[in-house]
Amino acid sequence: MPENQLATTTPIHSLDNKFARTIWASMLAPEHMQKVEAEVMERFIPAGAYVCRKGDTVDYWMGVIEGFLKMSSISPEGKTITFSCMLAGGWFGEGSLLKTESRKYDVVALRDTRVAYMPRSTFNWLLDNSIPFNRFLLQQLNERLGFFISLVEYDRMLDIDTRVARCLAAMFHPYLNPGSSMQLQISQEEIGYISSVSRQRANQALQVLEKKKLLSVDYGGITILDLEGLRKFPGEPGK
DNA sequence: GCATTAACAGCCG
DNA sequence: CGGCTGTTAATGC
Repeated sequence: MPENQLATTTPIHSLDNKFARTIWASMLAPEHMQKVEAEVMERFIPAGAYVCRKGDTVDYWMGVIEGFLKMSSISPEGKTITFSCMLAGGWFGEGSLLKTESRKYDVVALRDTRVAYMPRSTFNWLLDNSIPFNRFLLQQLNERLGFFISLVEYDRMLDIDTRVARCLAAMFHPYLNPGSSMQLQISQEEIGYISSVSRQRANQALQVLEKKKLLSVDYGGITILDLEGLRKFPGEPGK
């Protein structure tokens, strides 16, 4: 890890509560939350650095306190394949934690990011002791399942503008990434990776979506204007 | 036709 | 300067 970047990067000022944007934290009993706060560690990951790599052993459930991560891997041909993105309030890795298997993808910070690490022991303790926590996890798994089913669907039948629209809508999913602001710094190349299209085609799709007033394209980023509209794009035919 | 890669000029931080 | 954007040209399925 390039530690010299830690000193030069402006620190993200701490929120008084690192779980402010986390849904499950607001569901827990206060005494359970005390234990969590005592046992969860936080780490700063500078933009471009790996949080973890495919094949790593999985000892933590991880969450984004602030910043922006992508889950991806490199194909045998050397192409980058992005599966999903995590923004503030998003937690991930429960699949491998529950199955006790190695990490199935790389996780890379696309911007400076504060990551929370919950030890496996705490995670298991919550499973044993907190019904709200189980309920949250069940719903998260269900939301993810729906997301990946829609991925298969659009991979096979949707046009590219719609694909980009859905990928962006998924990134701002209110349950999986509840704390994200509607303004996000992300290059069009990364949007291409997420949607599995070329940068040039991603640019074209963004312009279409901007014309429909679903988002605005900023330099090096986008602002979501109509999340519901993105999810439903292209909407009624003939519009 | 439509998407992809390659290449390039222009812009921003 | 380095990274990102917006375009165009060449190539491929």
